[in-house]
Amino acid sequence: MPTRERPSGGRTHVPSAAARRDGSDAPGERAADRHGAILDAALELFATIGYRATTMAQIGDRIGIRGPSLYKHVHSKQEMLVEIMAGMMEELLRRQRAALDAGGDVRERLERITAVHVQYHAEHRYEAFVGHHEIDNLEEPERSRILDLRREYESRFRELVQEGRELEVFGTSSDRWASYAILDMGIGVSAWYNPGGSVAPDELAATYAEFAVRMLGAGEPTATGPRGA
Amino acid sequence: MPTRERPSGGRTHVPSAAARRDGSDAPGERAADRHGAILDAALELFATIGYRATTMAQIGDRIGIRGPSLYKHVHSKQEMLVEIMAGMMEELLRRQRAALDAGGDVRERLERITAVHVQYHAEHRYEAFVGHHEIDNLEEPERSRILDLRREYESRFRELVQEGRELEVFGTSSDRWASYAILDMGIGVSAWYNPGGSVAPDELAATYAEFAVRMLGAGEPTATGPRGA
DNA sequence: CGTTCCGGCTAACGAGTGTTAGCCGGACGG
DNA sequence: CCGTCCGGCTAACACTCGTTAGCCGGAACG
Repeated sequence: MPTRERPSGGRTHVPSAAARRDGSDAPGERAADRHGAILDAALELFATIGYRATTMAQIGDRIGIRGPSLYKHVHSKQEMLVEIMAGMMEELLRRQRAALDAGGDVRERLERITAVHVQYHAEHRYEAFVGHHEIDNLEEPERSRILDLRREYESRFRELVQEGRELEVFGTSSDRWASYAILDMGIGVSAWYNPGGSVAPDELAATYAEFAVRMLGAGEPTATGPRGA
Repeated sequence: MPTRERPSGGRTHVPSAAARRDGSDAPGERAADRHGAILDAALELFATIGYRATTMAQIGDRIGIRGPSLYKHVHSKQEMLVEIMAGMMEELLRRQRAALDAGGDVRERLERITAVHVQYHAEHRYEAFVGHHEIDNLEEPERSRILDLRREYESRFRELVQEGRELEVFGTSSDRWASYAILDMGIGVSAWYNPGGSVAPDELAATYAEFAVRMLGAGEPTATGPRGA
């Protein structure tokens, strides 16, 4: 049913906003955290209708103030995008690094970074969607910086696939294509995943991790018999 | 090297424009085909910088005329998008139908529609990229129509996966996820494929078709022995 | 040779939008 | 009770863009 289009429901938040949660929420929303609320609203709009299509007035509407009033809390629309995208890529890299640091054989590590990849794209589909679709709307110093982070993130997949192929754990014809295929199927999740549904992100992640290893020709849990087809 | 971002080089054309090629090209470009040339220019710009970011003046520049002059050949910017997206989805469905009509067992048919899917996304990556990223910029009667076509296209994958699972040719936990994974890894191709490289689209398509069947747990050419690994 | 019309061009309109300027009420510290 | 400053608001500026209006040269055709 959720045909591949822009994300359309649910709730997520930007890392920087989610970090500081004190407790007060109902009584008029103290004073702090306005910045975080604005980023949340912007994120949701950027994800559902796109950065260029989103107007400052719309962002303001979401938190009950007028467009120009936003400038009391943020410097510009562009800055919001930067904050969202940088936060997203940094969080993604952090999780990937943790998954790799946990050790294990090639196959385990690949399963783990694939699962992390997919789970993030399901749980934080707004950030993920924006992170992948709005890169060209970043102005130039930041655009290249984010692109570098992305390249780093992607290269971890390729290196791992390559390592597995050299060890003959994986039997694939091209490291690059295989790693792109794994990355892209995970990215796709952020476009159709429905948080209201009955599917838990970690369940989806486990399934996709199995897709990945099967795709690489390492279907069975035991790595003892490589005999690559 | 081609990090997942907007497509950035090469040449393709919209179906409607590619159809009528007479022969004359160098000598001043007769009179006809102006419409097709405009659509080509628009397509390239929509794909590389996005529909909203593209201005009529830029499209005009590509063919050496001013923005307002475009209106002697097209009705509106929106109409160009509609023409591009409708042409793309119809062509994709046409190819998919042909692949299915060619018959064969479930596994063969799945390999074939996957290969068609991937090959189109490599050969016509501009149309494909626009087709997947600019849906929300379509105005309403058309948006739903295109979305219906897409749902139809996607459901063919899911039905085939389901058929294979029921026949126990495929061993997958979820038809839906598996078909989405296959679709998404193909869609991703349109974002990074480089036509200037040494990789032929059909070669890529064959590799991805194998990824798909492996992912579904039907790794070997012979359907007799399922034994994974 | 005249007319018609195709396909350019410039000027201009009108709507939309990010951002700035400047005002003002009210909470809070002294 | 007074001043300060936070955080709203409206008005307005400065663009950008899609699109329309109207002009005009020149090719094609009778």
